[in-house]
Amino acid sequence: MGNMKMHQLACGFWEQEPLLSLGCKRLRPLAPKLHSNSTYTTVSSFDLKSFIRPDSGPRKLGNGPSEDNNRHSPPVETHPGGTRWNPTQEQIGILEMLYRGGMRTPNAQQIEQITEKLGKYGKIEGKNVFYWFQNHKARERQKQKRSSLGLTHCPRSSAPITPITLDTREETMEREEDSLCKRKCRSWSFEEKDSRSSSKEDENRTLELFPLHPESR
Amino acid sequence: MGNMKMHQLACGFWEQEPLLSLGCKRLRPLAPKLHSNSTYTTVSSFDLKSFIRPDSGPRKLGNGPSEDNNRHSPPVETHPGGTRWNPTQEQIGILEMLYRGGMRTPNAQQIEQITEKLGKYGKIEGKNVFYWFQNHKARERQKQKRSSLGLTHCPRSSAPITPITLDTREETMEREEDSLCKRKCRSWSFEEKDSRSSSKEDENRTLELFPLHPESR
DNA sequence: GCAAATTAATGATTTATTCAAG
DNA sequence: CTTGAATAAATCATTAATTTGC
Repeated sequence: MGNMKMHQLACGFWEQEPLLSLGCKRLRPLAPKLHSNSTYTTVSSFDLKSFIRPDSGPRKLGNGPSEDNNRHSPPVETHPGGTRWNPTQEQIGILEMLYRGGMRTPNAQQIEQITEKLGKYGKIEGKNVFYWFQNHKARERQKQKRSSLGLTHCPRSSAPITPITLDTREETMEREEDSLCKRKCRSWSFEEKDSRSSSKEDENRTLELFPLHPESR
Repeated sequence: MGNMKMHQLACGFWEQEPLLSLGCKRLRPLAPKLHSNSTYTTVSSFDLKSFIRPDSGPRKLGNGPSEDNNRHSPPVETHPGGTRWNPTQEQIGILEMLYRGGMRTPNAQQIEQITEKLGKYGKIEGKNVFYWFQNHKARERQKQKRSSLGLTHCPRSSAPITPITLDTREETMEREEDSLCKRKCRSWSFEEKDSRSSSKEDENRTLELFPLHPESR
């Protein structure tokens, strides 16, 4: 399988060892930026060449133009790290519980702990937890917005009214607490790691961060 | 200051131990997936108690429901000893070079390497690199947009016009390559770490991720 | 009953906005 | 004012439900 697809890929910088200007000239069909005239002051001794280049340039991109038939047949195989997180009932239950409990943007520690716990019910990573909260929050919000718009339809008692039954606040006032938690400081943790070996155990709470090419496919 | 503020705060979930079963009742409004393979039905032994709870009732405010919950409630006080990254000239030079080289959204490996390299010119973390590219990209874009708008304003006077000469593509078509790089897979890496001690060495390429409560407040 | 085709959810990324440090 | 940092909104992409034709 020759992977001749490695066209752009961070654009040459990681590939070209010696040349740095023309190397990526034709790599991309579009946007052939020429920075030649730009005289960026040489960053002294910054040898880009020493950067290791992502040898696996695979990126399936271009998604096989010819093959679309294999819909279900593919050995779903599910090699580690290929598919997206598919939460189990228990995991979702816990997450929703936490959400209802008021959690909106868990911090590092919390994510770590949640991940660790949820890991007992299925494979999961910190980013999944992180994303889940972001998505859930956003979607609850838009759901609510949509419904409020729908309610606007019947101006009957639309206004400020709504003496606010305590019941509703759970779904309607959710926003509040969010603003409370805002502007926190996010800290990042990064560690090189091969996604393959990610299936070790809960002990290892190292998840991957940053984009890393799939390299599988 | 009694920390009576911890009203919601992850809201008790980090405190209450036993209850947890009924919570997951309404798991999903739609599409209730039933994972047959999942034998566990009840969240069984999810002992939240083992979660450490954020002792610091962090979150500023407390006041909760009052006024303008404008988007970002601020009081995120300055983190203790946490100043923001202040890039050196060399660092910026390299980053800009990479940017001009076509890099827009470096992946994990790339960020790691860049960080490592830039670390030689001053303290830096992976997230700084990540953010730098995001911000630079966004700001170049809006700068360009502004300028194009400005040109539209007085098409007659100032601007040298130059109706789309190939030269402009450098600034105008920038977007293209981005689309090429799109839809990558991002991987996350997380490692518990105290931000205080972050000032160790360049050796340590561990950056923090995820929100971590200030805990100093 | 069953898969292929379609649709609905939702996980994962990117972009736009915002806040505040310097 | 510039720009690092953070979050929310918009978007893409993949999986599960659901429908449909046999």
